[in-house]
Amino acid sequence: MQVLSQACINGLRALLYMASQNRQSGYTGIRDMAKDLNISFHFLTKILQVLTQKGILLSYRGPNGGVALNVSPEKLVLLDIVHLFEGQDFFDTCLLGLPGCGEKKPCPVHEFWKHTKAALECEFETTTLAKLGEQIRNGTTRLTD
Amino acid sequence: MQVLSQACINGLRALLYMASQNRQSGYTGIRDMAKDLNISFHFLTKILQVLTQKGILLSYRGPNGGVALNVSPEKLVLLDIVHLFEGQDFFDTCLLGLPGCGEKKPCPVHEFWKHTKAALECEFETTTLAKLGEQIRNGTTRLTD
DNA sequence: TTAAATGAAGACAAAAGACTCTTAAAACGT
DNA sequence: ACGTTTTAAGAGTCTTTTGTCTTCATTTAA
Repeated sequence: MQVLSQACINGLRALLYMASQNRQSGYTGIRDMAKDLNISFHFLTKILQVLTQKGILLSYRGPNGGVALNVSPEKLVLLDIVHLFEGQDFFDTCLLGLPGCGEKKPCPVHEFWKHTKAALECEFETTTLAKLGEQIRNGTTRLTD
Repeated sequence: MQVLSQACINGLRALLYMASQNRQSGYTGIRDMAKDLNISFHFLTKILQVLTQKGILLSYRGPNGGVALNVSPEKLVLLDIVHLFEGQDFFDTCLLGLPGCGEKKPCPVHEFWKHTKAALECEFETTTLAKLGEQIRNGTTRLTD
């Protein structure tokens, strides 16, 4: 069950990586991050560019360059990132892919899928990167296998 | 948020279509079904062949041929179909795609994702095609837009 | 027996997603 | 000023999924 695209997953992992470091200043090198997260450097670069263009990250070229969070991890929730990579209508889908599915014309599984989506969206909306970053920092959870 | 593959969706819709008809005998023509469900005939044929090979459907060639349920819709649950098209490990995934994710080495979102998956799997496991077919028959829900 | 209707099977094509590579541009240190 | 390090950008490749098309096999009904 793959819910998120690889781009979104890698973007999330990169952001969590940075949030878990909570360095007060300086930039995180993409090369190092790619190595730590086991993501191809070029692929990660492309994904981070999206986040930079959207204003989530600041980037800096040249030696000691890299990317840095431009938004406080306390104010960044999973839903923001998911919306950014998957689109604003990410939670506005029918499990059976029917275009007209809704309260008026529900598909056979509309009712329970509605609740599943709502629960997931709520969780994504209330989970900050700071919180998950803290869990990584103290070793409760991890970003790599 | 596309959770199921198009093949699985179309397979489910076809089975629900047949379950909602609950004809006691005879075969449902694939051509008619494809037209009613707005699926290309050839594509639907290919998908139904999988169900036939797995023993879910019986098929019959020639005039008045088609496919028929080989399993009582009361005994067929959504989980069966999903497992068939998406694999047995459909609910055994990490939201961040980490290979080693589990209770021992949880990813940052493991805990709540675990519960989401469990709820979904339970729902899929307890929902029979007969139940959904009945809803379609009495007009509460529908298979097309 | 023959023609028409139907599913079976597989080759083929198109599209999307995932990933790689090359070149350019910027910034630092010397 | 120069060379090194680093991100930026986009073209290009590979794989998987999705969908189409053609040919064959089977069955019915006239």
